[in-house]
Amino acid sequence: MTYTYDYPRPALTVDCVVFGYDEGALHVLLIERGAPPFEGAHALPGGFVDMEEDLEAAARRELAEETGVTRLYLEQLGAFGAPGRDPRGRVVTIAYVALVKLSDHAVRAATDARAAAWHPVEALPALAFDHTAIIACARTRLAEAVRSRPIGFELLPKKFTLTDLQRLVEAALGRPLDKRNFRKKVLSLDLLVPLDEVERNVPRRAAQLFRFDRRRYARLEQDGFQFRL
Amino acid sequence: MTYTYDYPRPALTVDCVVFGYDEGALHVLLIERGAPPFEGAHALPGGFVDMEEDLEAAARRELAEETGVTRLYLEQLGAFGAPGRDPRGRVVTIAYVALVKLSDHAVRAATDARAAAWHPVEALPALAFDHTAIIACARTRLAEAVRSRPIGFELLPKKFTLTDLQRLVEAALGRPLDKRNFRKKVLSLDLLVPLDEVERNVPRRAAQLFRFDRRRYARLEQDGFQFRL
DNA sequence: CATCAAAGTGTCCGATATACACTATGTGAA
DNA sequence: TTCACATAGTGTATATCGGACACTTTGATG
Repeated sequence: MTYTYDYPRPALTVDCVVFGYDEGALHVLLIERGAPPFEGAHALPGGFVDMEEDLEAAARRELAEETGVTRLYLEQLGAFGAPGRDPRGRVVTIAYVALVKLSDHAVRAATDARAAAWHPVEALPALAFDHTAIIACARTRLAEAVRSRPIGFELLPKKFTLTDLQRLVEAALGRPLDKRNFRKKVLSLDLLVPLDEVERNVPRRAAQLFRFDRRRYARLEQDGFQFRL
Repeated sequence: MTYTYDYPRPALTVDCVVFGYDEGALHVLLIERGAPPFEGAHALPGGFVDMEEDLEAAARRELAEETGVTRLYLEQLGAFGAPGRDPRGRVVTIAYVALVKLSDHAVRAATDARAAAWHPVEALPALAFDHTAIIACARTRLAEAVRSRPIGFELLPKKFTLTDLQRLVEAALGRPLDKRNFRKKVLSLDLLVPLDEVERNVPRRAAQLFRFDRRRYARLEQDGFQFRL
């Protein structure tokens, strides 16, 4: 079965830059390509958009197929469509960015991909297509996103400590923050609820646990409230 | 002649949200569609991307063809691709945003468009497709862009007054600014050069003329300098 | 009970943002 | 010539925010 059009059409793909955070280090989820072009090379997970499928849905589907990673917050980064970026011909890709807790997302290779694995963001291998440039673009976006949207809160476990949150923000920004200033700011947002509970099984003073107040955030957001860490 | 593929492909278009500024009012450049779907309705200028054509180049080409507007700074807004946004079938569009000085850009209708005209941004007609949503998105982007990039300086005439610049920024932000504070900030950037010249033929005290120091900005930008109005 | 490792906490200072009102000047009309 | 008008041009005081900075507390472990 083939599909015929009166005018030529570029192919349309989606690619996902999934940043995985764990223990203070930032990683990117990459696959090893199992088919030409760039067979064997590392690349961002992604693939062709189906007809009748929303762009973000396509990104989610490809990500699940190729890496097993699901249930994450995706944000559109933009379209990359320079002629020549794909040796197969004209291919325009819509890139998405996400940040997830690495340890929550066991990866497994699947369709079209030999392997899916996390790579430290500071030591990435050579990549297929223009994926290196897309990742560079995504890092800039991530730094902005993590300061102005509750991505961090959302992706931590339900109960977390302020240090957990700070580590995560630091990893996303790529620089350390002052503990006292961070706590001041984050608590002043009034979006965290202290629980009657502390960490367990830690060989040191146990830290207070908090949860994120989703409802309150939803209400504030409606009123045009903007936060900034 | 037809084009055949093994898998179906969405059509790919570009659309331009061109904000035109003049005398304190912000306008958007719209065309009247000359062909179905939405024949006769207002819409953003745009159209199909050619093979071998960069996305931004396609945006420029369509804009020139449909409205006669050329030579402007375009910035990618993002991809809009919900299934159903176009009654002809699956069409994904990449939207671009620009801000120009309205009076510098005489518009004329052409290809596929019955008419091209500026519409005040506060009183837009009903639009074809999802163009109303795209414009809403573009306004948010514009407000951000005008404060963090020298769009304003760039698009004013070579010689301009501080009041000209303030009017423009106010129009883009959609709110008035304090004159003294604005001047303080803008002059402290050290990017404007006062000329030995004042306005002419004005029925009031003539204002000092300035020019934008492009070179200095280029140098600062390279050092990672960021400004904010 | 000594050690360790991280939790938790407050102040000061400098920079930045905002609010705010009058005088100066050039044109054009009376 | 002078008066009215319209806009240019200017500075200060205050509140707010961000960033620098170091010690004490607590709980677990050996």
